[in-house]
Amino acid sequence: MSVALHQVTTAPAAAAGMPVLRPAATPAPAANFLRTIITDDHRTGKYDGRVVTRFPPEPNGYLHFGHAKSIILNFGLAAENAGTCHLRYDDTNPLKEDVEFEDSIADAVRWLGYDWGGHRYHASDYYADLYRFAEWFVEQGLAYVDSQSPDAMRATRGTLTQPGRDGPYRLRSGTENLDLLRRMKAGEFPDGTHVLRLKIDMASANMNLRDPAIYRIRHARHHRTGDAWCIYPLYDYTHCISDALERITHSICTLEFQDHRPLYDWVIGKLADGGLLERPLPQQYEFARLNLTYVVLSKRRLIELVTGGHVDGWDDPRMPTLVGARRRGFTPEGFRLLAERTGVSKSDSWIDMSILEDCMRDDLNVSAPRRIAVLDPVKLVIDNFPADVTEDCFAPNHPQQPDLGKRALPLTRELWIERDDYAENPPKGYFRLSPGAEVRLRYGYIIRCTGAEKDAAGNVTVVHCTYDPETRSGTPGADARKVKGNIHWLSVAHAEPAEVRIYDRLFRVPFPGARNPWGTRGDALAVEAPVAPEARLVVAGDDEPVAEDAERNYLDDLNPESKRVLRSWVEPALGTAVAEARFQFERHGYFVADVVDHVPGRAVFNRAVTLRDSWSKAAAG
RNA sequence: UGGGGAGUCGCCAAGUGGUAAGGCACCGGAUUUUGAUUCCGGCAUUCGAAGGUUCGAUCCCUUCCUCCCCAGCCA
Repeated sequence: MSVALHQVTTAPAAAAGMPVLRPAATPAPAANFLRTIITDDHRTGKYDGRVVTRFPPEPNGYLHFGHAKSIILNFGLAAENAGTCHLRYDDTNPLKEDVEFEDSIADAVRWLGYDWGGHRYHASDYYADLYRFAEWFVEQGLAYVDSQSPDAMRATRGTLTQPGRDGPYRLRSGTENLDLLRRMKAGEFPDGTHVLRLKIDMASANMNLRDPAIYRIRHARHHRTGDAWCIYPLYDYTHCISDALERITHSICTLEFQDHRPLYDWVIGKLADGGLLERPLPQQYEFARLNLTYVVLSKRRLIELVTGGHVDGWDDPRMPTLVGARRRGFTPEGFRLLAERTGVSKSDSWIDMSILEDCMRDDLNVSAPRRIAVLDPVKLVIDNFPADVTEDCFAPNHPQQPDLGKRALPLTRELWIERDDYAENPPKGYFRLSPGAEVRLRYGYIIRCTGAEKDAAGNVTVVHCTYDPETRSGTPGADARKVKGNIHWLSVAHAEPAEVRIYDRLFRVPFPGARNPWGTRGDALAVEAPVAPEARLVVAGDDEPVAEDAERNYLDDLNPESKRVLRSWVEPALGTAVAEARFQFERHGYFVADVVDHVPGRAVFNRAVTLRDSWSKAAAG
């Protein structure tokens, strides 16, 4: 009698190398301010019903969990409105960018389940237009070449409370400006000698309007345009024009750009007035970025974790990068669940890591086939079970989805069970194995523990028991006797060895590096208060240098037990699992066959997340 | 002390003049051969504070408090 072990793999899923059972329940879209805006725009006909968004990363690093929110927002909003979302690389700084990053960004977007449908662009695609418009601004008397040093510019810019002053070059003639700009472009000047500035208002209360620089000289090779240019446009000037050229309708970015919106509108407004850009113009909207406890998301620190050897690379399963998440066994659907659960608003908020973990559990619970693995093994001998008999027990691939079938689990006299499923002196409420106690071998018989052998050091080496032949699972009347305990097992003769990597949170505190890393309350495992004042430092923008003197060293908050490697036993069916296949190891959690190291003959699984565990929680409390 | 934002249950988050949605967490209880899942029930007389307008205010007005962002030739 044999049962197919891999009934779980469906055809389309097999193509993706991943057993997919059934899509996780996606919650109904909840109201949020962006959906409201789009609904209003549809009503007023502002964009003729079009919805065009864009995800605009700078190709200067790996995408992290925070980017997932932005990707899901932009692509999701477009999808639910039958619109399109462009993938646009904001590559205006040749010093920091590279194609290697472009590829990994595209992979991450695709992995999350989105398709830009041919709309893959680069800000550098618009260099010619951008420059043409720059000359136009000069001709209009709306831009000038400033030849002050950066320090001098800073001095005339004023402060948050004091207005800036007009610099000495602000009144340069139009012809001189045009001549200078052309010579900047022609490469006649070294880096830093001149800059093209918009002429707006040096006294504006909004710093962004104090004649922002829009072109700087950079004699650097660009990863796409090579040496064609030696002047490069800056973000504020480039982004809004790129949006307009692509006919973006809703340009969604994070909160710190709120102050830039007047500039965004100014630039494309002038251009549209001059007939160089088509209306209706795109509109910028800002949302609160994702802040997650127990991780760091700033690029500087992520780089430090990798280069400092604190993790095994950008795709280390503990890293909050999307490549890390994938290798960890997290799922795109889980991220989508997180986005929908936490919503989008304009208020700064902290999402506890447990929310993300719950989302992954919720998705994996429906999508992951069940399997048996004995992670920390100790031998169990059924003394009254014949040594020469192998009996098949049948385990469902998914208890809630019986149509997924069952597989055979060979039962023999000698088994592996979990070390912590036996206790010589069981704590109160323990209903596993202990001398004299009865327990069911999952999918098999009820056994009674008769004792255990120990080595000289007092460690249990073999647990002994007897089984009751009348209690075989699935036979009539076998379930008459109820036992509370239920443990999983593997036949010593049939189990296959596997390396199992147990991953936990990278940091042991909610706010790594904060003076009060636990938040405002000492007991705040669930982060009672929004933010400890010191923890705000963590929020600082992606590349924002944080105030070193105000923070503790976040590296001191690294969790020393974030990775443990176990030599375990897994059921035969797992030996042939394909890389990246995700499973629930019953009573343990969700695991994924490691995409890098898992090969035939050498099984390697990573733990994505544990099962919820009200027992150890209660026992600990 | 200038400008721009935000403050609704432990964490998120709707609602915006008609008497506080929802999710997560949590607490009960049921089912369960995963201490899982699932199910059922409970969970804000109150919306940062104080005044005011109104028959009626989370929503309008005033004042105040707290927090976030802004002084790159980064994005």
